[in-house]
Amino acid sequence: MTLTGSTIPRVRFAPSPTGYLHVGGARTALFNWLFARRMGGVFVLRIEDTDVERSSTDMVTGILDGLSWLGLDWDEGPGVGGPHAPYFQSERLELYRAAAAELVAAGRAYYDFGGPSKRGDAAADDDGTYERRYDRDACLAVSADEVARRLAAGEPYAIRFLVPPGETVFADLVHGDVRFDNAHIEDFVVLRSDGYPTYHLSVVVDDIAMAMTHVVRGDDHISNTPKQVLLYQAFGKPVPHFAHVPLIMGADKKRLSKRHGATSVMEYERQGYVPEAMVNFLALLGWSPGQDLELLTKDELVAHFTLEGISTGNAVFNTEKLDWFNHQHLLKRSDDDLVTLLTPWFERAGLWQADLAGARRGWFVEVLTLLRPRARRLGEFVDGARPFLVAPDSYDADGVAKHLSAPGIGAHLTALREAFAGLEAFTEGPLEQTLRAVAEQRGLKAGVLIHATRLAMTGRTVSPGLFELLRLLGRDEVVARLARVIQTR
RNA sequence: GUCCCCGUCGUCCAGAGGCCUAGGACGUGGCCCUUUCAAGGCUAAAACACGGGUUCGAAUCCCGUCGGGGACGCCA
Repeated sequence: MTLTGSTIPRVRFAPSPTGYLHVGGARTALFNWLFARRMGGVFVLRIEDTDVERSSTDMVTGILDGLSWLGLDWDEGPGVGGPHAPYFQSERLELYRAAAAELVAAGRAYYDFGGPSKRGDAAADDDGTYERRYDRDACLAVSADEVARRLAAGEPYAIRFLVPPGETVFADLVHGDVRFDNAHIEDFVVLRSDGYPTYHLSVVVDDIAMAMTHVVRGDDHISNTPKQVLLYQAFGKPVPHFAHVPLIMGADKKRLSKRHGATSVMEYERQGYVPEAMVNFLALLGWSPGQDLELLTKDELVAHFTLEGISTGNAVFNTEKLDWFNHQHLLKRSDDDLVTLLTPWFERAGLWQADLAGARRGWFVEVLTLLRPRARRLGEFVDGARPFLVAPDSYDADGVAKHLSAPGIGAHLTALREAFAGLEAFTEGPLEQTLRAVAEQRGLKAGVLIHATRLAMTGRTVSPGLFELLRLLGRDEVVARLARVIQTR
């Protein structure tokens, strides 16, 4: 017995290309993807570009790039095609027009010649009465002949769905039963006067045509859902399962927006986050594997994912935690991966040298290894590696005051320089023994020389362990940097 | 304003009537390690919004209040 088409879960991510892929959309896409992968289902990507005014192909590209960066591959959709192509709604307009006509023919929708009214034309009154922007009675009073005449005359019209009386209920996989009194639902437009469908119509027509079994989307769509359920019923089609996931909020619990910092996922790439960290973090924002599991690979997320594990309340985006995830996942990257990942970062900083991937590769990897426990984002590797690649061009003022200003420090460092110059094995052990011996001979605490030397080597007061640093710098460079500081004392 | 959703540590989650003196993670404080900064180890503070029920027993069920969010477009 093999699975038939109808038993294979089919889900979709259906972004509108009116902006870049933001973290909220990315998480919705992720949940859909995880569900499809977990269930052996199909993940469809569909572009909802029926708002010609605001949609752009650049945005489509941006969204595709974002998904690709996160590693969320789609089984059907732009670039890969599929049995239900095309996957751009702007190329499926005839379908929606036919569907709208079907509704009218069935008496489930009617023509509205009233002309467009935009949001705000008629807001709700303070006393709670809601003034409709359209006149259902007037529209319905127009006779069939009259409608035909006006259509023939080329009068612009919109088509509105005739909301029946009663109650609309749907079982949400994360919220349970959600019910709406149809009296609170107005006769929404399904086909605009420009011939384009509205969201409600196109989404339902396509979800039916593309055989979606589950609709996983943001909470903000809950109040849209009864309208769509009504449409499924009017078309005589089965209603898919819905799962409305809570929204992601900023630190002030307000909806995430520009003023909370980065909202585009690609912006996180620019800030030095790796995709697997972003995926791990996003997955745990509003979902739980049901155990105290935190650090998960994409495969592990797939293995644990269930729609039932999605939480009901909104979640606040916490950058500190994202940083921690990034640090953890950076630790898990192989040396090869890390070098590949970092190469463009060093290039941009003007610090890249070809032999870092060749003759000095082993050395470079050692530098990166010292930096790993200290780096949360990729850029920190560049900053941390700088002193290993170029001599300091300035010295931290506070550090100089603290570690290079004591009388006699020049002589102390000269003694150290000479000892280092004569060292046979320029490795951690001998390096440390030598420094401590010099300190003792001169009646100094080792820390005095250590701090002064760190400053001489890096220009900074913080760095990885001094002796590893010295070893990797090499005798010539160490002696030269020491000499340069001594000159100024 | 109307409708809908939600309400456990600062934040993200666990908890599906007794296992809870409420657990984990991030963050924060302290201690240890230590040449600085990290990392690591140990440790501490930190929450069931409030009020009524139901029940032998409620963080878990019901109602209300308050609070937060979302939707009310010829946007998606």
